[in-house]
Amino acid sequence: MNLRHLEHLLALSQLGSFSRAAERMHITQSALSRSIQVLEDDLGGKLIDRVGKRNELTPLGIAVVERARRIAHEATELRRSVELLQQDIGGTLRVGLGSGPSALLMTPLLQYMGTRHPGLHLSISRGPEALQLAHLRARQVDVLVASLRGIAPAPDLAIELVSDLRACFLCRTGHPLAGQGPVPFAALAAYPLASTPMSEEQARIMTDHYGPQANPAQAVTLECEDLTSLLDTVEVTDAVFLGILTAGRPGIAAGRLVELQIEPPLVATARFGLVQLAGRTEAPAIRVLRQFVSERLHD
Amino acid sequence: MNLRHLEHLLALSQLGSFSRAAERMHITQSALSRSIQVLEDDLGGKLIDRVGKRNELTPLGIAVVERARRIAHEATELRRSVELLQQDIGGTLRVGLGSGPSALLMTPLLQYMGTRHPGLHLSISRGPEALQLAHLRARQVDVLVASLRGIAPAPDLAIELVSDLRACFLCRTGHPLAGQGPVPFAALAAYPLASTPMSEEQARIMTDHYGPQANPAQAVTLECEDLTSLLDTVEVTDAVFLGILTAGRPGIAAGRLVELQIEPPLVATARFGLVQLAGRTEAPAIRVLRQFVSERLHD
DNA sequence: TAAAAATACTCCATAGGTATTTTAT
DNA sequence: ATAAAATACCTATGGAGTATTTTTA
Repeated sequence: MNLRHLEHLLALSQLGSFSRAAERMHITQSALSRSIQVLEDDLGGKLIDRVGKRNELTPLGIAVVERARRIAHEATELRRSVELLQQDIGGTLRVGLGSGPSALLMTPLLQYMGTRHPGLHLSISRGPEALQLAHLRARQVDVLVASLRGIAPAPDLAIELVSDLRACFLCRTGHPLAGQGPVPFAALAAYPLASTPMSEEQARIMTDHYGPQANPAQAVTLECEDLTSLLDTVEVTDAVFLGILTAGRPGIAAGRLVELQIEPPLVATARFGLVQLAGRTEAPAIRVLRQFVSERLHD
Repeated sequence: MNLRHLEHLLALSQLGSFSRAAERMHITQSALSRSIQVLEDDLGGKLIDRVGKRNELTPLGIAVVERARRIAHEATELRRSVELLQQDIGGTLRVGLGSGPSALLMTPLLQYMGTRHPGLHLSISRGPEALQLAHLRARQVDVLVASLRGIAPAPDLAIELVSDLRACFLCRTGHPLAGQGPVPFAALAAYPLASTPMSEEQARIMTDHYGPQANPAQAVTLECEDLTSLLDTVEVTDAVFLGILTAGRPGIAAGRLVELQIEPPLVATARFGLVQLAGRTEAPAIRVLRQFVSERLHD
């Protein structure tokens, strides 16, 4: 018994004629005749009563056709869902977001998927990177979008840099320090410093640039995961924002925020990327995610 | 894509090893390896991530396995239901009963099927033979059990005599006519004559035996389809029963009924049998029905 | 290094085609 | 007499075996 045998039987039961059914199946009448015979031998009973021109199902045939119809349907559904999956218009994508990407991408990603890829199941989880990594290794998510600075390379991880975003200082347009050329880092001490939580490596970069007093543990006075809230605060107070330039773009474009030049200039980037399990075939929809992330995250 | 391919994938996904899966499928490792490759080529994507010893499903593989499991299950169910059908322990049997068999067989048939063949679906319909024949031709029933006298042979009908039951006259044990040897038919005129409705041919047999006054249209005074009610009546009145000897067996055995010898003796039988559509394969369960009918209907 | 999977090759069963015969209307 | 199904015969493909190589833990 074979999917093809069953399809032949279905065609025959629908058309009532070996010749017509053969035509529909794109084989000759003789081939179809034999196909049905083979199926009958295999199942051990006649499926069709050859009543001259009119061919009718036997009781056994009726029972078989009933099940065969379901099997054939499932088979075409299988093919269809494979198609959809391969074309990024079906299937499930489980994404884990680190705190940075979560602040920058979560809502836009939901909106994008909802409008541009309505057939895709999207499941987002956010949380500490360590937990996300565990989820990834346990196959509870397919891919992580995270700051790569916090993630140690490991043989079982495929880490892929998608976007290198420049970090900078931002303040409101009328800020006392704004528009007067580069200022030393020490000048910032008079104002609150607002930032998202930083990884060890990011903290080291700060102290390398500006000495021990730039250690975020002390220097950052307003710490919050939500970028939007931080920037809203900076726009209406004298707090200075330390973080991704891209995050402040809308405020800068609207003339409410400006970059604050510090001496020496901060040469630092946030390295965002995708993390997957090494050696595993990625879900086709991850292509969509990668495209989206690289479009959204650039200076 | 093939049922075998899908089964191979399922085995592989369950056992996580090509060698083990091949063993379970009773093929060699190389054959299974190629089988999976063919399936992957066919579906246009990798299904398995070969991570050394541990083989894991790709996202595509997960989707395929999900559907394949249902297909494989349906396929084994198909085989199983064919088995059951062929062994008379499954499937559906739709029986049409003529009035004679309906009186003699309906309840016993229901009880028999319910206890001896609990897996069989039994659907009984009763009614005038003409209607039953129409149902048979319309494939609304699989087989008729009926008195064959009322059924004209036709090229599209397969008529099969199962039981030839002697007709006779019965009366209660203490009946005035009982125990005094053969009496002429005319002697019956003094008593009610109880019988089920008779066909044209049965009526002719009566008039052939006993002349025009034996025409059931006039002679039968108590006519009813239900044999049991007729016999109950005969047991407690002086009415005489005309019908199948077998129907009166219980009353005769209990000493409440006796056969009434008439001069000349009634040489008539009721011919019960099965009627099916010619040239069609009969439902396997019809064997059970035939066996039951021939066991139940004999003198 | 050992175990597992992939590959090379070979064989054969079977699905399918063409031509023909049988069957049924 | 004609149309449809079954059969005979042939071919090619694909599934499976054996032997071997490649890969990876």
